[in-house]
Amino acid sequence: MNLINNTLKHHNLRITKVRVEILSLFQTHKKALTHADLEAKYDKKFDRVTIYRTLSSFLENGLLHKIPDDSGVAKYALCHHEGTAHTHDDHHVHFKCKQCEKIECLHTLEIPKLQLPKKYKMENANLLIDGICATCNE
Amino acid sequence: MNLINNTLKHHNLRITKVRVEILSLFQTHKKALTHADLEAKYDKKFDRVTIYRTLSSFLENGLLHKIPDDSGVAKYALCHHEGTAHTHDDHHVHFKCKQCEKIECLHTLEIPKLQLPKKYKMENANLLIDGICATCNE
DNA sequence: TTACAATTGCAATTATGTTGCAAAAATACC
DNA sequence: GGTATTTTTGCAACATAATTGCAATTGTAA
Repeated sequence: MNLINNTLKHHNLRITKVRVEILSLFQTHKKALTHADLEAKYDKKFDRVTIYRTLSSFLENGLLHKIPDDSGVAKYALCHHEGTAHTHDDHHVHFKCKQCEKIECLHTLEIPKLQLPKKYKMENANLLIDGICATCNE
Repeated sequence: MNLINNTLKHHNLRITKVRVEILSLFQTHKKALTHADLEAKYDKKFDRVTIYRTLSSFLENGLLHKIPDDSGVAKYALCHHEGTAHTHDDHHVHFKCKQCEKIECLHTLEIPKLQLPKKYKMENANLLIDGICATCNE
């Protein structure tokens, strides 16, 4: 049993062609992807709706996370702490390059602890940083 | 000359009915609003497209800022530093309540400085915190 | 290998946001 | 004030993103 299939199983997902292909793509590609990216790649091969549903199932079962972003288009990236469904908390730092437009997760960075105002209870934190990425800053 | 009109003028915006009403609403309401919120409120009174354009003009001229959020729907909130068009930088902390779904700006909090990996250049930072807000946490 | 449950593809629908253009409104100028 | 100029509005059409229902297919447990 290979790694991809194993990962799917461990996240309570049945092993199907779309899922294997899309998960593999995320694992090699590393950067955040949109539904449109996937549709462009798998046009003819899989239905648009199937791709939407694949993304949703990955989201629900903790394989992917959604990156907040003001563009209006949902972007997804692999979760790197291997939690099972919904159990992981999302203390993510994401970086969006203004030049190449790519979004990536900065796993090495931690969001510093913050003192919230009274009675506020924090569950998740998402930090989105804009600027120029290392590749574009050569 | 009242305050609303003054604010519009200072941001190079002509004084029109939609703008006065929408700006007033933001000023009293305090929380972030979506286009759908405004459309629900001003249905029949103003055209959908006019509302979109009002939001855009406020955004361009520095009256509102867009809050990144994984819902896929654009949310807007008042800018509180009275910069003119585009001059303000968005180092915001936003809080999204999981219960009442409202988003607000936490003006008292600063985004802590972060050391980015080599060659990365930061321009803006947006921190979105999820959890339970003070009102819902009674 | 069969039986059941989950997933897929297709068509249709909804939600969100944009564009072009003529009519109306706001401001500038006298 | 009145009039010229510019901006804004409303409407219709379009574009894009995402969801739903349902029958056919596929995956998996027994």
